[in-house]
Amino acid sequence: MARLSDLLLPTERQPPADAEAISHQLMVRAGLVRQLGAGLWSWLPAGWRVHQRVVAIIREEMERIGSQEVLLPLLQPAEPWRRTGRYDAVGDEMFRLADRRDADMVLAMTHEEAMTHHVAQVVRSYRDLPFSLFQLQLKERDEPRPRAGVLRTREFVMKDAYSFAADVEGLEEQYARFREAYARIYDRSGLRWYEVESDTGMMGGRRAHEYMAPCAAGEDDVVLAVDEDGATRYAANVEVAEATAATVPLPAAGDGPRPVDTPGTATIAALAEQLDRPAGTLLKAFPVVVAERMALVLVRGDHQVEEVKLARALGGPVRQATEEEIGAAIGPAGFIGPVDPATPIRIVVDRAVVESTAASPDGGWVVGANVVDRHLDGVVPGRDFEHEVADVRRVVAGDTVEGLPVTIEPAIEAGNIFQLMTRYSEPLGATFLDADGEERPIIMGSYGIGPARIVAAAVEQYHDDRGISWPKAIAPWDVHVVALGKPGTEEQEVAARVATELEDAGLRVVLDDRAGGAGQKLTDAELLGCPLRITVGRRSLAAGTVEAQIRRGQEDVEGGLPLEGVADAVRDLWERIP
RNA sequence: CGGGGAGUGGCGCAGUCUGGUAGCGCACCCGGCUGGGGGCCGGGCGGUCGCAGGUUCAAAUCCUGUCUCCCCGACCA
Repeated sequence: MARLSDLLLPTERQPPADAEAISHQLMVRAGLVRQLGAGLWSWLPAGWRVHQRVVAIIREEMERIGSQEVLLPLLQPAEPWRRTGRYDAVGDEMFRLADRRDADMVLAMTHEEAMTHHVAQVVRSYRDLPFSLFQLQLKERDEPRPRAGVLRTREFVMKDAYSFAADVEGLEEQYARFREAYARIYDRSGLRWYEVESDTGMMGGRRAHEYMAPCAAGEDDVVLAVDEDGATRYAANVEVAEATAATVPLPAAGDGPRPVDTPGTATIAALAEQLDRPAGTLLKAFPVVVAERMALVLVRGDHQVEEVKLARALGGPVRQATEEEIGAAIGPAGFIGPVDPATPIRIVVDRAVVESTAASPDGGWVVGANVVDRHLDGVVPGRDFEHEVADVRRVVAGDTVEGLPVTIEPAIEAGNIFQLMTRYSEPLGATFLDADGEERPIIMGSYGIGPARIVAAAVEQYHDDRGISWPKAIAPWDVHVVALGKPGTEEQEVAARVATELEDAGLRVVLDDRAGGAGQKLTDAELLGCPLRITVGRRSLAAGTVEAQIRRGQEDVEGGLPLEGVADAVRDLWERIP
């Protein structure tokens, strides 16, 4: 049993001045973690217990689906990273160093290369497949901006798993199993979470899902559609989300584009005001460069380009065009449009624009005229300029999916899964002979979880103005026994006895046997946030009872619990709480 | 990388503009009282003011350089 009289639990009354996120403040105040440098955090005893409980859940669920635990080096030769092309591709985010013989080394930011390397050496035949490996190992990333305590750090423990299959069906099967395991992990951790479709990003591959825990400190935005029964019907990262926008009624187009003078109105807001028209009836021109080619993207004035969707639609990394490029290829910045650009360019019109055009058969839009201080009114896509159509806008709250309006919530990405396909097996020569004796690359998947993010997300989701209230599956202790009075008193003796009984009944117990005052002990208990608090003081002792409080909601058990048989009563209470 | 802010005792801060022997609250140590929501009295410990250089009779304070940390944005397998 842990006793606060000798536990290193440095609680603080005030949060560190630079802590912004609630989880950052509370985790430091509760004595769970301490900072060593930017994005570098040490876990103190109570915090590490929480982390280890999350890890234990993850390990159990990995083993349940037959994944095998391994441990690979964090320090690695650069060679395999060169072979997959990531040595050059990832840039400054990877820590690089040289050993004493001046060989290039890296600190692993993930372990695809190393895992695939070993599997390439070992797997010969389709009979060896499928299988999966996982590890709990540090990852090192030179994040441009570490922040929010333990949420975005430069060094962190990750559970990373890799699946190896002979074909896509095998991958799909493994992928499905991991999805189930992930659902169990997040459910068991007690988090509110969503599985969302996500961008495959630089990992390449086919499908990807992210596991998002909604909370204020979230760095990502999640689009959600919930039906009348409260069931989630749609969940996607805003980077890839697709939804239907309400159409805007358009004014009549007329026979062709009409020039309008618009002095000094280089922004949509200024233009909407000057023309006295809703921004949604104007077209925003977004000039980009894809694969060294200029393209002009048009979205409704009240919409925004989502660059991740755009990159997917255009088939490659996208950057905004510079003012010089815009001037040379299209027209004066601020007044560019799809009609008569300086040079012929690719024009991409967002789907919502097409939908509104279709809904107002005679309607036209306002676009830049490619002349300073001038726009064109009554412009009709297709009639007045040629274009492609793609969904490239960012979904906004109120758009609909299956008729249901969507909301957008910030969320922490607590895990992700990818279908890697042959992104790593091919360059690293991880092949096998199939039943026909043909050599084929192994089909891979990768599956990551950051335990520290589960911890921080739990704090974000479950706290009140007094402190943390842990989900019981990951609390540092199940029961916090507060012994009022100073050491040597009856309450202290009884508290110690109760604590022992609870522990014998299978509960994890921390006993506050310190000499401090009641205020300090109760405040610390609330800060630390164990699901149950048993308070032993003179007041109730006289009645032969101890006090019990459920941390979440600070709900007191009426009349306390009888001292006689207290362990059974606490166990019953324990079963009832979330 | 762009913008903003901050480094003074364990935590939170004042002092810097206008140079003159470094202060407050909490925490900590000793003694006593108190003992159900951070209580009270008395006595203490602890800081080369991030670092380096410069100006000056004198630098936390002015100047130069540098390191570190935080926030917003960019970025983020």
